[in-house]
Amino acid sequence: MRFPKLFERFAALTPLPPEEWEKAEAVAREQVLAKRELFLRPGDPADRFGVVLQGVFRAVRVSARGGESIKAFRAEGELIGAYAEMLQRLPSMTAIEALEPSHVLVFQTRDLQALERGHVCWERLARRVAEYHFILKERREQDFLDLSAEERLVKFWEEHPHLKGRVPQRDVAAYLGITEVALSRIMSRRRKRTE
Amino acid sequence: MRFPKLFERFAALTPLPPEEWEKAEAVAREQVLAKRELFLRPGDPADRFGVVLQGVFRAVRVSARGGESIKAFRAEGELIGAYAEMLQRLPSMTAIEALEPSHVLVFQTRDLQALERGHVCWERLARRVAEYHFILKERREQDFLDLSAEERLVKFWEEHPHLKGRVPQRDVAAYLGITEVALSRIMSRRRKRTE
DNA sequence: ACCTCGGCTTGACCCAGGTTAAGGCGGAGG
DNA sequence: CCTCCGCCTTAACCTGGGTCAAGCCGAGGT
Repeated sequence: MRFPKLFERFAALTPLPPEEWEKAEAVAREQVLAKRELFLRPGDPADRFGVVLQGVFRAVRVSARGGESIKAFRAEGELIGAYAEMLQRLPSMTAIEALEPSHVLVFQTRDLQALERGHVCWERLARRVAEYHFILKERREQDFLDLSAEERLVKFWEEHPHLKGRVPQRDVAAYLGITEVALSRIMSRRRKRTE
Repeated sequence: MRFPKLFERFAALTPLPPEEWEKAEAVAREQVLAKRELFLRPGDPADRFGVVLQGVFRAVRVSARGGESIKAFRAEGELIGAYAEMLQRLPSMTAIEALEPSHVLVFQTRDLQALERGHVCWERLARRVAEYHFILKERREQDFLDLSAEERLVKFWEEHPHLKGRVPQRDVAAYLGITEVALSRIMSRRRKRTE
């Protein structure tokens, strides 16, 4: 077993026999990415995903009229991929970009589907993963409905302290749904208020 | 089989043996709700969910400082319940309220878990359901990131034409993340623009 | 040491939406 | 028939964030 930590992480979600995990490791390959390199680009088929071994990624959606918005940041131990598009068998509408020199353990969807046929644990794990990501999205929905931009900012740093210093401000703004200008103003406002 | 239409609906997501469906029907019970009646109230254990047979519901979250926001509307054939809380085994933070005289087919989570132990189809169905709801939430996230309130409104009616005349304006506003005053203004603005 | 460039800040101006408060309007009940 | 109530609209005023444009600052490259 090359990645016991990852095994632990997933086995915490649902019982996962070590020998099944080894089969998954066997079909995975490692990929190294430079800063700014794309793990996935818009238009690519969404037939692969990865687990971040080292580094930070941003999932960017380029909207029709060119606005960039950020769906998520993903750091060590987290999954990257165009999940929604994969489920719908659509080409990716998302770019997934390394914000640091990173490496990733890459799986082909096809290979995982083969494993699913061999053992139910994969079905269960896929369910848990879907449920987990649902909960994340629902929290985010709640944030947009109830919270001001400033409150979203505070909450963001409370929930993602490990991203401090690793993601540029403008990307945080694009994640919060505001411009970098507005974010800068919010920050200076708070600075004044507390000094 | 009492509810062949529902069976069709779920069987479309994943192969579902009719005899398994009959087992589910056997543990379900029907519930009738008056207009304004709550299927679930905040603080209730999230140990049950339902399928709407007739009527429309709104899932309301009352935030810390008393603001009501609406997570979703649910009409015939759709699921109601505090899904996120159920997954996390938390008490419901959501109220689910009938907007019309409605009836619902109610399941206890516990009973469904028992069925899961009997046949993998339920695991698979649960996965599909989780994935489907994930996609819904991700679309909504995208809407908040890319679209103005007015664009969200237009998209809302495109995607939910069957709710026309069945949900009060103020609730649509609370779903879009704006006040009913703002919604009214947006509508009169468009009226002027196109006349 | 200098220049450049990317990323952050600041200012001026505008507009969408929030807030508060005052109507309007239609349906249910006296 | 009138009244009351729920729901929607309108108006006046305020504020947060968008947009555009001009700096600023620090890290690399030459």
